Amino acid sequence: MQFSKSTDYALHALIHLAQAESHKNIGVRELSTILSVSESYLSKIMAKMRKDGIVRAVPGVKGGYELAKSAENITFLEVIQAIEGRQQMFECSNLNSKQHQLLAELNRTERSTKTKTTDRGECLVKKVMDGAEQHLHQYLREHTIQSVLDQAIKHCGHSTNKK
Amino acid sequence: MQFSKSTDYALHALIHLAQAESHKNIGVRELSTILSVSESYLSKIMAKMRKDGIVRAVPGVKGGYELAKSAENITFLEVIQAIEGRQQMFECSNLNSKQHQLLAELNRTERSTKTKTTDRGECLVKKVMDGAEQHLHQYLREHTIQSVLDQAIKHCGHSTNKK
DNA sequence: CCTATTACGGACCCGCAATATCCATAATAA
DNA sequence: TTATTATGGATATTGCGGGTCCGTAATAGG
Ligand code: SF4
Ligand code: SF4
Repeated sequence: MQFSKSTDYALHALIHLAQAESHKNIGVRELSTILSVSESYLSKIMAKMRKDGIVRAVPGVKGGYELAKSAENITFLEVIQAIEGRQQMFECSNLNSKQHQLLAELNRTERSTKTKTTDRGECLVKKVMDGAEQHLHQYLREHTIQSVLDQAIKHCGHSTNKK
Repeated sequence: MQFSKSTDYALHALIHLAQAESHKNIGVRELSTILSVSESYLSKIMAKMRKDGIVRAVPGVKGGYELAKSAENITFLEVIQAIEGRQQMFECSNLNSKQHQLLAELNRTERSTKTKTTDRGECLVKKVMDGAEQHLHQYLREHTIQSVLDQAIKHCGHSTNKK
């Protein structure tokens, strides 16, 4: 139950991209040195984000990466999902155990005639866990790269600014 | 970013213990058959929960497991933590990168004279992720084994009850 | 006391995914 | 044309989740 280091790198890379001037590509070289991580590895991470439309890449000399959209439109959730994938936190692993038969059955009785859409026979345990995931996602959706940048700037508020 | 299967098993085992009669020990044998999982493996899982005071075990003939406290006092959170451990979801992995120096520094400036307690120099990124974890924990704290049992009973409401 | 039953804990194995590196190729600016 | 840069595939390495086995201890019942 932990986020991978790749997610860590991804977030940091995005922050660095965000506080750079727009339309100025930043190479993996520069990113890797400032993050203390190898270029090769970081490439794979950036590739994932590119496929999910978070960053844009241009090859060739003077090429590099830039944000594919404004920083306030990049949520923590989509970054995490781009890196970690989109599988659910809780996957039922004993769908054919006696336990599941019982729990799923009595959950099906009440809505037997009403909802027949996507009735996969899930029990209350899964409901709770899925709820947890939804809450987490909601929180992560509300926080963007820009939001941490704002708070950082507000905190220092006077110097140490690039542009 | 997924819960382990062990957590799945643990929750199901607890539910089975909860709906059994009190002071009636249930052996790993019975639990393993109903959950479709090997005895050896389930033993390890039960052992973890025993160490965290969730279940109580008695060896010997007619021994087995029972809940160490009432079902409404067993939250999802403590079960998960008993199995998965208590490490944080987001562990800073580049505390000595240039990036960290910058972000942590300007976060320290404002409260430089005020708070000197446990100032580990954490940045906003970590703040957000820790916040996410807290939200998740809060949600999981509000759901107990009893709560899913209640809903299950309410749903069927007539038959299929053991005692 | 003896025995069957049960939990306990350590040692062990396996497979896979996270981590990380290297290289060959394509694309692009100058 | 050349130097630079991203891209993608192939390939180690490592740790950990998942799973089994077995010897030991404790207990109830005879
Ligand atoms: S639906 Fe419920 S009982 Fe069935 S496998 Fe999932 S958590 Fe377990
Ligand atoms: S404190 Fe912030 S900048 Fe430092 S390693 Fe953690 S997330 Fe990264």
